[in-house]
Amino acid sequence: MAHCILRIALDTPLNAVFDYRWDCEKSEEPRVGQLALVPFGPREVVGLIVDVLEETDVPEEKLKAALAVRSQLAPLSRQWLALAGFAAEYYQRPLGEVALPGLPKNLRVASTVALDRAIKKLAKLEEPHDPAPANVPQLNAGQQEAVDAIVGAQGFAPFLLYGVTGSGKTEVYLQACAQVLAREPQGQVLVLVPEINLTPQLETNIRTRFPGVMLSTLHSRLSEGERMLHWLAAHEGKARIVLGTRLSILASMPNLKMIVIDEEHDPSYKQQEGLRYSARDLAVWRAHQLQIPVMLGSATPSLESWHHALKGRYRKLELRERAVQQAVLPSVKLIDTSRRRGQEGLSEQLVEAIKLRMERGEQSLLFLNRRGYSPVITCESCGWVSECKRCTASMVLHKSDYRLRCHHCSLEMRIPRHCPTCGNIDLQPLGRGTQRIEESLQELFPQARVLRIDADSTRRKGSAQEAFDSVHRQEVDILVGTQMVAKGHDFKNLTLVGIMNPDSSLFSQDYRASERLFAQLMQVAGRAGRQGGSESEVLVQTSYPQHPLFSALVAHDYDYFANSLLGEREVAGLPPYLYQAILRAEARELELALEFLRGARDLVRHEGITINEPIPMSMARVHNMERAQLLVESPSRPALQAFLKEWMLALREQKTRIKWSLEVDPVDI
DNA sequence: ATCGGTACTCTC
DNA sequence: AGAGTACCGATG
Repeated sequence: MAHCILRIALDTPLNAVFDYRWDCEKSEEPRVGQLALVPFGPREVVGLIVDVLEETDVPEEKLKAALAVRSQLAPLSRQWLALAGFAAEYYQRPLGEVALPGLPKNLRVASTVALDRAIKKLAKLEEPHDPAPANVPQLNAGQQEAVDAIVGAQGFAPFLLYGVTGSGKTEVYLQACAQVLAREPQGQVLVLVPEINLTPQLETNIRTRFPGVMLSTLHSRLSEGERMLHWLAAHEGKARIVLGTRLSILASMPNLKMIVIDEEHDPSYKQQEGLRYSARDLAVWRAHQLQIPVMLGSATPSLESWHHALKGRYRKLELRERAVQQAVLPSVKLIDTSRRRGQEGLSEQLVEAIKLRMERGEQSLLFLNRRGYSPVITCESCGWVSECKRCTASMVLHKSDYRLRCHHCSLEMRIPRHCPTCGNIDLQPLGRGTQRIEESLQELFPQARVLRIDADSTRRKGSAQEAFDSVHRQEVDILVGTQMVAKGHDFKNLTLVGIMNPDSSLFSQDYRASERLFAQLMQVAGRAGRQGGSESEVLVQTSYPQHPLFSALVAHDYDYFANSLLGEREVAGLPPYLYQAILRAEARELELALEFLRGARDLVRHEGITINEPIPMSMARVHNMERAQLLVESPSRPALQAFLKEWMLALREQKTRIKWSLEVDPVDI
């Protein structure tokens, strides 16, 4: 046929595909899964061909011709299209918004210079050879059992690899990969990690253990050139191992044979803007689609995965022994701060413990999930507090640059000399952030080398790596940090972890807060005690030492903690026993947002679906926009999905100037 | 006139 | 979403 119609998905919120003419004489017939450059309104964009047809209902005068088809690139596979299609449907977004943003930027521009260059470069790239057998550690019984189970699995097989820090999960991943790759000469493996920058060790490990295999990494810090090359290597099947963050769950891998998700409980697997997908959930779906094994590893599995394991849907593989020689679990001690507060937030016991480490020439880590100097300043005579003008939040004091800063919008201001309401000169910082702890420690230990690692101290590119390196080189005695220090890095000479103030998460409105807190504390506790010999301890400062979360932490008993949380969730009717979605709306006036949500409530009938009252979000105002939300729940996932589909149709038809969005399986409510 | 904010329309 | 456009008021 001389002419055909290309049906194309574009990256636009419009829930539609667009048809274009194509002259088939001038080239091979385009194929589904290929990319095409098309005119769209006043601009030219690259879209994804989802169908090739003979005719269309679109009137002739509207129809435009596609400009080019990227025929130098093999089409994305049917299976990949099905994955994107599933994600689009499940999260209620147009296909183009799912399928296109994950592609390298240079694939989505009019020029093919970057693509052609990458293709050429990849073709010239020597396939690494000489698979010199690196020295492979002997597995213990638990690890061996896990590797055998995964490698011996037939078809779709989800595993929960459960083992504390130091139990040797990484070695299980590596050896399972090795066997799968050896068995499947063309096979590919996908390894997902929460944040690649914080865990450079895994990349190094893989490179040294698989010298004969091409590894592609995919994460946000790559340059556009690298991203194109790495994506292409995966797409062409040349990269046999792909190591990446959540976005790489959408990498094109034609011969995918196994998926590994390290730290599967980590919140960063959930995208928090745009398409709010869960890379972990999509990974399980992808494994099911391809009938391959998927391994979810964690010391503190998400309650969702834990629940699946209890129900027998996932097979739990537990690593009980510690694989690192002589490694012992650190002893966890609770310091009751309800009676004796200590000075500057540091209890006597903690100060003594740090002193001891200083004498022994060992390192200490203080963990505090709050950056800045103090979260608020206040006037003691009239009660004024430093609130952000644009958000329902306080302005955080950053003493280093002498400014107040809102962590939710970018608003900054100088610290007022006197109280803006009553003129009092005596403004006091209230509460403590990492900067203040750093300052106090320096005063207490004038001779100590104190280093702070948080988002503020590591803003410059590469500075986080530098900071971690200096800790490794023993140039730091006391490390103060936020959750950034909790992940990945093993500090060999670190024998004390102090946890400053975990209490705010104990009684939070968000029912997931305690699950997250436990995981975070386990993880940061794991930074100590990896080394044999020295006695390592974790000191937790809390006003609620009786809280069951801490008993479980002291006993290193996640089983007990997870089971009791699950019990509570079941009684209270919360996930994973219930499925949720949230409709959010924002407007200049809170009432407008609420009104929109009330209207949405009654838009379609909903049997078996509970729609709650619209309420202002816990942080009701950000950047001068008032925000509200509507929680939708159902015990049945299919029922919720069916409702959402119908609801979205109705909502999209409404023409409203209110900005709204839907999130399926929300993580913070 | 003209700049700038903003509401509205359209995208095969 | 992004880009063009149409409309309104303030403005030296």
